[in-house]
Amino acid sequence: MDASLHEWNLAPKEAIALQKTLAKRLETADRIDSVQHIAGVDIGFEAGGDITRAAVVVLMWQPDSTQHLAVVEQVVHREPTRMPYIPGLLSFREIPAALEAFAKLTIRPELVMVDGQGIAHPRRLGVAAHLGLWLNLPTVGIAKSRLTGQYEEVGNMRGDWVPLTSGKDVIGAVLRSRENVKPVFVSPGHRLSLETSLDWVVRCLGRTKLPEPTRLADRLASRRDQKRLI
DNA sequence: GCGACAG
DNA sequence: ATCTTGTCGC
Repeated sequence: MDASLHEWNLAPKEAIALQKTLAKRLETADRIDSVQHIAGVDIGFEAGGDITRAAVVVLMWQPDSTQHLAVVEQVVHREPTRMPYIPGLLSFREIPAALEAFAKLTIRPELVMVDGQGIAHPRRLGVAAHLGLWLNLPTVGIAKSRLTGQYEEVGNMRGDWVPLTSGKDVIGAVLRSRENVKPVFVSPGHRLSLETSLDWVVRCLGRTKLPEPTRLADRLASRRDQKRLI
């Protein structure tokens, strides 16, 4: 995509119209290269929300090792916050900073995991889907809570999941990533099917609720991590 | 008009 | 998201 054709500081009305247009460009089928590196993305805030902090962690996927994932690069980018949080328009607030962080990366991952929704969004363009279009990379969204969609109760065994639906459409999955813990909401972003999305999320699960790429990015983006470094 | 509402 | 200590439970 061409950055010059895209505005980030749009009024809600324009942003919503743009989402509807961009959603049509999403690829639903798998189009993913052999996975060597997986990136995790998350955004945090400082100074009462005035500063946006984008974190990207890249892990190497090593199927033959006991430790399937190993961190090989991590980047943090800070900048003044440009937009308030508006449900449904999260990507306009978070993606600009995320792109800056990606620009600092030396490795180009084959798969990207984002903290937030993929197509499980009112207009099918959650932050993971929107970022996927920008990066032209396969993306999957892992959210800690629901934005839209209906679902039945999910089993309590790790790996259990139920479809997240919107009318007749399946827009994601509610996945029990850890026993006795609230499930996560997995939805494909760009260039990924739901099945493949779930496969990778489950494969990247450690002992915690969030898959490693997102968990580590979360930690890096958090205010707490910043204190940790001092 | 009344709720719901990723981070 | 963030402000924040201890505390209940697997």
